[in-house]
Amino acid sequence: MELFNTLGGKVETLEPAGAPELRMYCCGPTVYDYGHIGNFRTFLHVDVLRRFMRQLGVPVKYVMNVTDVDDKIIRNAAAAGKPIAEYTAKYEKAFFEDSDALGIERSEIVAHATSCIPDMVVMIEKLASRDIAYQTEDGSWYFRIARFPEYGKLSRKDFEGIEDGARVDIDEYEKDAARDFALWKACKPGEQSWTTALGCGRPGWHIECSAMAMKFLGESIDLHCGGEDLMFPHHENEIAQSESASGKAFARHWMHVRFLLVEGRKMSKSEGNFYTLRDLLLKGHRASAIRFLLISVPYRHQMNFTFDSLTESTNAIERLRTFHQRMMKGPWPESTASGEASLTEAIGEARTKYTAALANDLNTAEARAAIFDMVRVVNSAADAGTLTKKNADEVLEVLNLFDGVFAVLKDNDAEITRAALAWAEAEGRLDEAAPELLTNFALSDADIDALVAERTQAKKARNFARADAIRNDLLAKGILIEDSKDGVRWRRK
RNA sequence: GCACCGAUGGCGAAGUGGCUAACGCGCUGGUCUGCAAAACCAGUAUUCGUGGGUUCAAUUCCCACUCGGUGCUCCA
Repeated sequence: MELFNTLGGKVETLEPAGAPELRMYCCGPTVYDYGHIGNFRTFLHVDVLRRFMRQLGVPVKYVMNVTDVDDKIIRNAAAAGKPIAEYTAKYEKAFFEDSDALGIERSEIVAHATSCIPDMVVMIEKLASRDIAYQTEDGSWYFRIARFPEYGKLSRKDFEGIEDGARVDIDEYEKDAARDFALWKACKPGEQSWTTALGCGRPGWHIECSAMAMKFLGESIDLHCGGEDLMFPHHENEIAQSESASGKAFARHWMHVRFLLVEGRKMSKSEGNFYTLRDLLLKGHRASAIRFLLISVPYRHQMNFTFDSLTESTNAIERLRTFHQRMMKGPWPESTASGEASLTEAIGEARTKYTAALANDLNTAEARAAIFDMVRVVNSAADAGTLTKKNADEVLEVLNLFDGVFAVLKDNDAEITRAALAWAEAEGRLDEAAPELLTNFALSDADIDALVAERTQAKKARNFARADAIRNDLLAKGILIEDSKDGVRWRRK
């Protein structure tokens, strides 16, 4: 597996060192609100990487943190009049529901900042004992960047032109140098705090990742991931703290996922193009299509999220699922006079291309293309009657491989959308749901089955007017009927 | 303002110093169907933001410009 390493700026082999499993850490969510699709693009690509590593036979131990105390949480919880634990519990639950909906596998360990405070304190004390951390008059602790000469090695920034004290935050006037960052924030009245050897206060943001990564994975880890924005200062600060404390390299490999645009513009609330997963589900988009779209553009490219491309993804997945069903259903002849060997070759080629593409810095676009090449060739052979049982089995193997990473073939979409509707109802936000979605889901599966059966009867009686009326009526409600030689099937659009 | 990244067909998007510029969606025509849908077949960029340069050869390398993005401050 070759993966671009931000540290050093080139593609390098990703592999475990000093342990049988790949030890990876990802900066997880700050649970102060619902996650937006940009957040999930990062976690989705990390999921793709993890799934693929396992496919290559590399066991993975993945730790993701949940930041459950920080400035925004304190502010929002106060505004909501709730204790922070109650406030964050709601959004953490939502985050994992959304992750599940998007097919993101849970990490082996979920580390909460508030349950690892003693580990952070120990680390800060260690830094303080060597005067790398210092306390200011208000009781806060800061990291002395002057003591870490390699500062900036990840983001390759030139700090020469940045003068100390040039942009001093009003809160931070006591720092020795402008770039020194907070390890521990002194307690303030009304804010959640912990009384520790460092005094009363709460952890700074950067220290939590260092402490938790090292606690669960050891002082040197194989891979550290996050969104591109975290590169500086967050990851730079993590390196400074961790390496100063341990004297060892912190993470060997750093992966950063680029931001996405929405309709060609930066996603922001003021642009009106800011979307959470739930917003999209309520608009009638499918979870699987969102997953597929967000991972179809390789992680190092800026991707443009558009509603047209979401429709594209929906249709593309439908084609893959139809194909998958077709392969499983058969029946396929045991053998044919010719063609079997060349199909075997084409299928094998798809498999090789798929694996090579992902192994090449996670080129999901090329991996996807290899699968569609196979779909076309195999569908064509199936129509011509030259696809054998052996070929179909080979195809299913490749599809399983593909789906082990892409995870879009199993259709849980209706269930997920139903859950989103239930959530919207509970939150009093059902008015945000698309009207078509409501009419669609107002019909139960049994209702639809009954109408479909009635249409089949009408067709038998050659009453096409009635049959078409039922079909059109269902179509208007977002339900599509398809006739085939083996009967009728329907699906929600 | 300074630094960095990107610009490929109707849309999304891969890729390469030189064979016919992947793949998906869409669209058009055909096969199938009572009609559709699904599936398949065929067609759909002499061309890779603009202008220059290097080279036998550039979409691919270099420079400038335009536009978009990111960092410099909390942010996936």
